[in-house]
Amino acid sequence: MTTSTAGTRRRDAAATRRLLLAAARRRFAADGYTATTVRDIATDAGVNVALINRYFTSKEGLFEACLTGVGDELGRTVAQDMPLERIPLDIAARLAGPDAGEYRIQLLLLLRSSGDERAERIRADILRTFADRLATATGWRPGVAGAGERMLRAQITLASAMGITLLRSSTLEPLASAGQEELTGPLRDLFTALLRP
Amino acid sequence: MTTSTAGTRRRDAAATRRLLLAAARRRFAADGYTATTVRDIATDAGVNVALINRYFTSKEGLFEACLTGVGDELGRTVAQDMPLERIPLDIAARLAGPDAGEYRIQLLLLLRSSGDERAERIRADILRTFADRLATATGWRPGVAGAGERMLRAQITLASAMGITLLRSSTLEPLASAGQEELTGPLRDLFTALLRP
Amino acid sequence: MTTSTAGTRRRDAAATRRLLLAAARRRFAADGYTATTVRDIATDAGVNVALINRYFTSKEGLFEACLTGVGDELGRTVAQDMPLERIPLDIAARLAGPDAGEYRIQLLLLLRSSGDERAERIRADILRTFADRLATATGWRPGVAGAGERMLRAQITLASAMGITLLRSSTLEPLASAGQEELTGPLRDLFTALLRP
Amino acid sequence: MTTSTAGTRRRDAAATRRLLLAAARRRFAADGYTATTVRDIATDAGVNVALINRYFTSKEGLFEACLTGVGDELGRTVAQDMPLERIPLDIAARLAGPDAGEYRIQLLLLLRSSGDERAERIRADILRTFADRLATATGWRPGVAGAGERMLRAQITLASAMGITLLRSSTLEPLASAGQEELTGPLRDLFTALLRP
DNA sequence: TATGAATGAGAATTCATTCAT
DNA sequence: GATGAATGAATTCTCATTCAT
Repeated sequence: MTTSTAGTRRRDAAATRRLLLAAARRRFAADGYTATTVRDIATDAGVNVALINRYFTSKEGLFEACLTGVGDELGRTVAQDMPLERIPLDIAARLAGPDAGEYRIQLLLLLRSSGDERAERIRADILRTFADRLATATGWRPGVAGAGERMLRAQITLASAMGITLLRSSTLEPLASAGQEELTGPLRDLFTALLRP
Repeated sequence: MTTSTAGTRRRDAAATRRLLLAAARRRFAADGYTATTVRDIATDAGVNVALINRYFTSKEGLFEACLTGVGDELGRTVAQDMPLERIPLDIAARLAGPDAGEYRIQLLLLLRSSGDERAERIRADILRTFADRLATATGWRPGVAGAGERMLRAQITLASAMGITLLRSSTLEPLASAGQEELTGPLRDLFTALLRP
Repeated sequence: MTTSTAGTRRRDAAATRRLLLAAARRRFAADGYTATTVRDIATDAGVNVALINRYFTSKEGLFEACLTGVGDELGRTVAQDMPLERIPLDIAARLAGPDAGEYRIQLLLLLRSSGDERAERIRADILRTFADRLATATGWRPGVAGAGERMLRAQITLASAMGITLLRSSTLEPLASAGQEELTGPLRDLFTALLRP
Repeated sequence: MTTSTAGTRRRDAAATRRLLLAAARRRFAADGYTATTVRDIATDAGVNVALINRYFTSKEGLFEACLTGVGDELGRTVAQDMPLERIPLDIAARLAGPDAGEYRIQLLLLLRSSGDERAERIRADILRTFADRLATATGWRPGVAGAGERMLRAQITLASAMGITLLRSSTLEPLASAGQEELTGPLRDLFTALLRP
């Protein structure tokens, strides 16, 4: 109101949307869909609750938007056509590297359920895409010999990464506070054993 | 059979408690703490809602009882002093064998949070005990050389098992419907790579 | 069960009734009708809850029985045809004397309401009878000159006694712990001023 | 008038709070804390139940607010430094004068208990303040000769006023419908006898 | 666009009462 | 006569959502 910037921001629909999405992702990832209240999210975002319904129609709409966002970002960042031997390192970096907080939120979000049909479908799509990428890196193609097991192994890899993320946020020590250096060795063993062609 | 059994069960406090516990475990494991209503549980158990408070004081009390139950059962069934080379097979059997449904519920329950202090402590204790057992099988002793990494690897093993359980219940195919035969190979690779001494 | 007396008592309907009545009077007087639970009463009496319904039909029935009991006892003990000058002393003794606890319960009970028609009528009857006795002691007769004010003064006297009882149980000091000696002077002044013919 | 007033009132938080407080005072005073349901209060106030929790956090919070309100109003209206000889008249006016309804509610509220620690403290404070005022009017000062009895007499005066209020709302006739003229005589006798220096 | 007041559905819990033994 | 298991009706409170400004 006083400064023009504040006044502008205050009425910037896109910015408000962004604030809400960021707060929602954090909350949904940390506490789960049902345990999160729209008031929590609005407070975190410093925004009026009613705007959630205005911009996302409903709590479910907001959750779907969060999932879609995760899909987009993973789609951009998760290495497509990454050489197989770099994958273990890449996963270790995602789980314990400098941006781990952001990735953790994304993976956790993929484990949260709202019960809503549409959201479940989005989530399943993302997981499938994710697994396909990993499988592709190991030489998987639809119909190729051993395609079934290759896909299975890619999914188990994904599952392991998610389980690790989950237990790391359960404060199980020493796993929870292990740094990138400590994690890399075991993870390389793990992913190499699963994904070697 | 119907009449007399029904009549007998009808006033058997211990049986009612058991029914409630079983229903609660299923619901909490499947839907999470907050999304589960005590009415759901009571209906599943075929029992009046008020009995939940009578026998378990509160929804939280019921949840704690579920966790404690899981701790007891895992304490009895998870092989202590199992030879290292049998562990992958044992885990594969638990994840995909004939009793997999029951184990799945137990593992999922360990990933559900109620926000309650006490429940969190119980859960953490169970996870820790579980990891200790695995670590011990790999030769871990407190203070032994490489103890830190051995424990870390045991926890990563546990985390992988949980992640796999989680994605299996997310109907991610082919992982979700993979049978014991298909899982054993990849799991042996995975757990061997993580736990070999 | 072991001794015959215990065995007898345990199955003595009259004794059970008495125990329940005594416990109920204390609870209703102290906490009021609604705030008292039948379980509180049964526990205090050392008796199974279901017996309240068996012997008194309902919680309301029990309350009515308490009131009726108070009516009977006051009917017996509140001096009829007591010389006027003894009344202040008598009231002081009731409020602060050795049996004050019992009288306190009776007066408080007369101030508790259950909302039940019938109970209200009983209560009103007792109050009226009580006031009539006091009025009679001051020379009141129906139709006598100044009958209206005499009755009014008797009722104010009763009201004062009740108010004092009430504030004494609100732990308002020094009133709450004042003994008979300290109370007698002020009470004599009070009741003399109100009741002198 | 109807539309515009209703429209205005409809979104006025302060007015809603006031409506709720007024309804709550009436209900709590008449029926007691436990017997009053928040739904009763909301209905009386013509307001949605959830607003009770919004504005007063809980039923107990609303009760405390009622008590605090009574404390404030009595603090303003109960004559401090009122000449002793005017007090009986003043009390008679409060008990039976034109605003008697409002005073009756305030006094009754001071006799209702919620069991809540904090509310009890508020109530005790108000009673004590009230008694102190009366005592002061009779020349009481802390430590003055006869201070103990003076305070005791002030509290007995207060108790009498409350008892009278209570029996007046119990429809004990003629006390319940006695007007100011009829009450003044007896009350002057009563309070003069208790408070004369 | 943003705000905060208001709403209604639903959740957990308590409680008097009934029933079977 | 006594017990404790079971029931259904309430009660308080929370929460997503809508409305008026």
